[in-house]
Amino acid sequence: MIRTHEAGTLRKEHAGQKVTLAGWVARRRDHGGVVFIDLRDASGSAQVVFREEDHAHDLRAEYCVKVTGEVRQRPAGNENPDLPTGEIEVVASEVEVLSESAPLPFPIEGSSGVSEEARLKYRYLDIRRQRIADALRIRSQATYLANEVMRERGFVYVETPNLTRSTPEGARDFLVPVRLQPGNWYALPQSPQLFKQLLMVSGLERYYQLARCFRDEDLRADRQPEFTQIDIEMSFVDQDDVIELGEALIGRIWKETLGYELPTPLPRMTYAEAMARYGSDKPDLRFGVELTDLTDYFSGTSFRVFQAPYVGAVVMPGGASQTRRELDAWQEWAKSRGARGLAYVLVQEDGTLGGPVAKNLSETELAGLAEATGAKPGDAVFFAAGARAASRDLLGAARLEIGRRCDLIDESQWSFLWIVDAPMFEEDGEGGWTPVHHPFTSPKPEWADTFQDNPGEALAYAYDMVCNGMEIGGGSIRIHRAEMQQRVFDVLGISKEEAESKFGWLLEAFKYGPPPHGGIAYGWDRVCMLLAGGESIRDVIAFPKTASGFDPLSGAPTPISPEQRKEAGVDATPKGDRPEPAAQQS
RNA sequence: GGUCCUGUAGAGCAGUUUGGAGUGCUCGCCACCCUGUCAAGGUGGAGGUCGCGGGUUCAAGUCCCGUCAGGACCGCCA
Repeated sequence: MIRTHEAGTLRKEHAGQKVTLAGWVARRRDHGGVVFIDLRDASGSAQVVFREEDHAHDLRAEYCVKVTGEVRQRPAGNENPDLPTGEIEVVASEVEVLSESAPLPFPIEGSSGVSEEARLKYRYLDIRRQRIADALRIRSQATYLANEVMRERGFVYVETPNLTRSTPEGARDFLVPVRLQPGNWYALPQSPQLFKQLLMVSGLERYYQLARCFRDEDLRADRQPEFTQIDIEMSFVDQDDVIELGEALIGRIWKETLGYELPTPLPRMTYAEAMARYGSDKPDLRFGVELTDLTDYFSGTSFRVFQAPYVGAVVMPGGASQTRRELDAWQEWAKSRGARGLAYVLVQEDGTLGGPVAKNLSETELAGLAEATGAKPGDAVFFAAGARAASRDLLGAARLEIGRRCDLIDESQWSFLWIVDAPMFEEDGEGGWTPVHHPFTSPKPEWADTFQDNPGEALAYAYDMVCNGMEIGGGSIRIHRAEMQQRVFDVLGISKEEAESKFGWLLEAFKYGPPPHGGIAYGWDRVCMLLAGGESIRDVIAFPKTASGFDPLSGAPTPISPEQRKEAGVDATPKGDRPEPAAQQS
C-alpha cells in the first residue's frame, strides 16, 4: 500500500509514530511560515502541518497527495474538539503530489447548493462530497444487510435475464434490436415478475434478487428509467408469511443502519379505509388531518355543487386566517390537479362560518358543519364533491399539502404500515376492467369463487408496505390454478388466444404442478433514499439521469450511425416463420 | 401530451415589478503578504454570448413571441 494509515483513524494514541497518508487536499490554510492542510481520504480527514521549507504553498484544492510525517498531539490550546482527529496533527517531512487537480467546477467542501445539472455532469466530484458519499455507503450497508437476512432464511439468489420478451401489460418497454434476427427485438424487463413465478414452478421455493428494472415512462423525483428492486418470491406461503418476511428485512435494515427498532408487527390498514380516511393508498400517518365523508350530511342539500355522489371535506388547522390571495392560490392548486376548484368554508373565531360557499348552505347545514368535520374556530374546511374516487384523490392531495404548509409533519418520525385488501380490478374508463396490481394476483380466499361476478368489489390478495407516505414495497399471493387464471382473463376481456399469445410461456409452465406462491418487491432506491434522508432517489444512485432521461456525464443517449442502424436491424422486417411478437403498447 | 418554477462570471445569488453603460453580494480562482489555523486573515487582480433566436423601442438582463436546458407536479408509471 502507498499509505500506512488512513487519515480519519488517527488518534492521540498514534502520537510519535511515523505515518504515510494518501488522499486529497480538502482545505488549505496558508499562513506563510506554516501551512495547514486537511488531508481527506475515504476514512475522514486529518490536519497536516507544513513548515516553510516544505513547499506546501503550491498545493491546491483536491490535489491527490502522499504525505509522510510524524503524528503528534497538537500544542495545548490548538485542539479541535469538533473533529474526530482534532487532538492530533501530522507534521509533514515529505510530500509528493500524486496528481494535480484543475480548478473545480463547484466546491467539494462546504454545503453551498449546486445545480443538479452541474452535479450530474461531474458526478465523480459530486460523490467526493460527504453527503453523496454517505448516501452511497448507507445503500451499500443496506444491501449487505438485505443479503444477510435472505441468506439466513434460505433464499436462493437467482439472476434473471435483462434481454427478454416484451410484456403487453403495464409500463412501456425499453426495446433492444437484435442483430442476429433482424426485425426482432428484446425488451428490458419492467420487473422479473414472470421469471420469478417460473422459478417457483422450478421448485426453488425461495428466490430473491437485486433486480434491475426498466420502464420507459416519464420520470419523477422518485422514478428513474432504470431502478433496482429487491425481488422476492416464496412457495407454500400465505400473506402473513410474506408480510413477516418483509418486516424482518426492513426491521433489520432500519435497526442496523439507523438504530431504529421497527414496531412489529406493523399496523395493517385496508385499502378501503386508507382511501376513506386519507384519500390515498399510501397514507402518511406522521400527522392527523383525516378526511370526513359528508355525503349523507349533505344528502338533502339545495346547494347544487354538493348534490353529488360523494361529498367530502378536510380541515386545515388555522386556515381561516389565510389571506384572499392564499385562498385563491388553493383554487389554482386544485385546478392544476384537474379539479374545478376547491370549495371552502372558514370557521371564524366566534364560530360563525364565512367564505363564498357558506351562503349557499342552509342554517341547519351550517350549524352542524364544524362538528361534522371536526373543525375548530380559526380553521378552514375544504370540500370536494363529485365522483368518489376523484374527490378523495383531491382531498388526499389537499391533506398532504396542508401537512406541508402547516408544518404538521414530524420529519424525525417513521410511519410504517401495510395497506391490504386492495381491489383486484378497477374500471378502465372504456367499460372494461383493468388489474389494480397485475393479472396474476390472486383474489382473497373469500373472493376465490365469486370475483368474476362483482369485479368492482373483489379484493386482491395483495399488500403494500408504506413508509412516510411512500410505497416502498408491494406484492401479492399469485394465482397458481389455470381455471382461476382463466376467469381473471375473462374479466379483463383477454381471449384464450390473446392470453396464449401474450402469456403462453407462463401458462404452459403452470400446467406442470405449480405450487401456491407469492412474493413481494421492494423499491430499493426508495428504501435507500429514506435511509439516507434524501429528497430524491437520484441521491442514492451513483450515476442517475435527469428528468428527461439524459445523462449529463456520458452524454447518453446519442444518435447512432447509419452503419449501426443497418447492422442492428432497426428497420428490418421480421421473418414470418417466428411466433408473433407480442403487440407493443403505444 | 399538459401546468408551474428556474436559467446573470467557475459555484451560489441579487438586479427583471417601474426599460436607461454588465451594477452588485458571498464563495472560489490568480499574484503577493502573513508561524497556530481549522469556513484562517489581509492587499491587489483576472473572470460576463445576462441559456439561445426573433420582435417592440432612441435604448432590452428587464417588455413580447418562440425555442433549448434543469427542476417540481398532472397525465402516465400493472
